[in-house]
Amino acid sequence: MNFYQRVYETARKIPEGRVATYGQIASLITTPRAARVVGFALRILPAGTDVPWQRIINSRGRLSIRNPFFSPDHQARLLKKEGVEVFQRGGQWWVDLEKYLWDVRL
DNA sequence: GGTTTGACCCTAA
DNA sequence: ATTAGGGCCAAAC
Repeated sequence: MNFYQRVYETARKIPEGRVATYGQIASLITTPRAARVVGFALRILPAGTDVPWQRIINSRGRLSIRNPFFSPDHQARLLKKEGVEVFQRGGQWWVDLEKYLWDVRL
């Protein structure tokens, strides 16, 4: 089981209506500072994957995605559909981490 | 072994 | 608010 596989595996554990950060995922797997690699793993996902990539955002609650196939608008729409509040400020999408960050202990 | 590439993260300006 | 720089780590050459 390589690092990417573990990223996907962990991502699937994120409950609907919650979000996780890149750093959080990295911490759960191996090293807390491998956040960049998590992003890389998600970046190579095929369109239509069953991995809930939209639930993974950056540490400040922003949608930092840039991939045209997985646009921020798309991600925001998916999150809203799951019940996550998403705010738009200055063309940037935000999520209230205080409310929606995934607590692994749950 | 080394270099390059990031959907990151933190700090400083 | 934005930008720049450095550090970080795994994968792919």
